[in-house]
Amino acid sequence: MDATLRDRWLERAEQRLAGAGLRAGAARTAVVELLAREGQCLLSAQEVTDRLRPEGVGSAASVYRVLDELFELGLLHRLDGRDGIARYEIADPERHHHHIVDEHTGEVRPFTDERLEEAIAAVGERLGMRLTSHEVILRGVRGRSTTSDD
Amino acid sequence: MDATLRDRWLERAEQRLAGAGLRAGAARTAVVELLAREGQCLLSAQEVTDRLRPEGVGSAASVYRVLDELFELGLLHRLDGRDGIARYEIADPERHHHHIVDEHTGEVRPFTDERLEEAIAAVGERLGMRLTSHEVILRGVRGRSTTSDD
DNA sequence: TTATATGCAAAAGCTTTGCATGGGT
DNA sequence: ACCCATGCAAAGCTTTTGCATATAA
Repeated sequence: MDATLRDRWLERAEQRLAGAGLRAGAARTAVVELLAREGQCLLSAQEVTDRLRPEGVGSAASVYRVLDELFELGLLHRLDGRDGIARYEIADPERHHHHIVDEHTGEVRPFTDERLEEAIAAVGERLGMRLTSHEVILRGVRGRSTTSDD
Repeated sequence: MDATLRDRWLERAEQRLAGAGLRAGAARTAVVELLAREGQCLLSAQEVTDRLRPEGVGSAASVYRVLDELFELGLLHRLDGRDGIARYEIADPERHHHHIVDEHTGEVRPFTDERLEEAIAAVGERLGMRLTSHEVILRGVRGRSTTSDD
C-alpha cells in the first residue's frame, strides 16, 4: 500500500467533498477511509460493504451512493467487469495505471506504460478530441508469444 | 456497411458454429445474419431483439444465448458499458478497432491506430503475457487540448 | 429418432429509489 | 433548526435458467 498516494487522495477527496457542500456522515467517512487504504486496486460495492460490516456502518444503499458521488466528483475510476459488477479504484492525477487480466486465473494486475499513454494522447489529438478519461484492459495468458501454449 | 467484412465474418461464423457441433435454428440464423449486416458497431441484446421482432423470431432468451455462444467462440467482441448493458460487435482477425465516446453527446465512434496497437503489443511482451484480447475506451469532448473548454 | 434450439415465464443478481429516521453544521 | 446522510425494504433492469415444445440432422 502506497501511503503517499493514500494521504494525497484522502486530502483531495475531503477537500472536494466539502467543496461540493456534502456532509460527512458515518457511512461516507468509512467508505472514503477504506478506499484510501485499500482502494488502490479495483474494489466492488459488495466488497466495500463486506469490509465495512465489522465496523457496523455502510449499508448497501449508502455504499452505492457514496461510490457514485466519488465517481462523479472524479475521485474514483470505474470499470465495468464482464461479470456485470462495477469496480472502483482511487483516481490520482499524478499516477495512472491500467489492467491486465490473466485469462486462466482471473487475476488482475495493474501496469503503467508511458509509450501507451503517449499513443493514446496522440489518438485524441488526431481525432480532434480533448480526452477526459481513458481505460485499457488487456487479457492474456502467462508466457510470451512463443508457440508452446497451454 | 463493409460488405467484404460482412461476408468474411458470416462465412467464418458459419464454419465455426458448424464445427462446434451446433445446429442452425431460426433464432440463431437470424441473429447471425443481423450481426453480419449491422453488427460492425456495438449492438446490445435488446437492440438485436428489437430488430428481429419484425421477422417474428428471436426471443430475449435465444438472443442472449446466441450472443454468448458467438462470444465464446471468439466471433464477437464484447464491451460492458457504464449503463450496465453489454454490447457486441463482430470480431474480425484482420480488422481491429477501438472506441471513443463523446461525453457530451454519448456518441461512440470507432477508430484504429497502429501506434496504439504496437504499444499494446509491447506491453504484453514486457509483462511476459501472450495477449488474447484487449480493449481501449477513450472518453472526451470535441476540440483539441486548448484552454477553451466546454 | 434423438439431441439440440427455441420461447415463455420465472428467477437471479447488481444497482437504484422511496421513505422515515438520525445526524452534521 | 434545517437539510443532508443513512438504512431498510421494495422496485428496476439486465441477464440467466427451467421446462415444455418444436425442429435440425
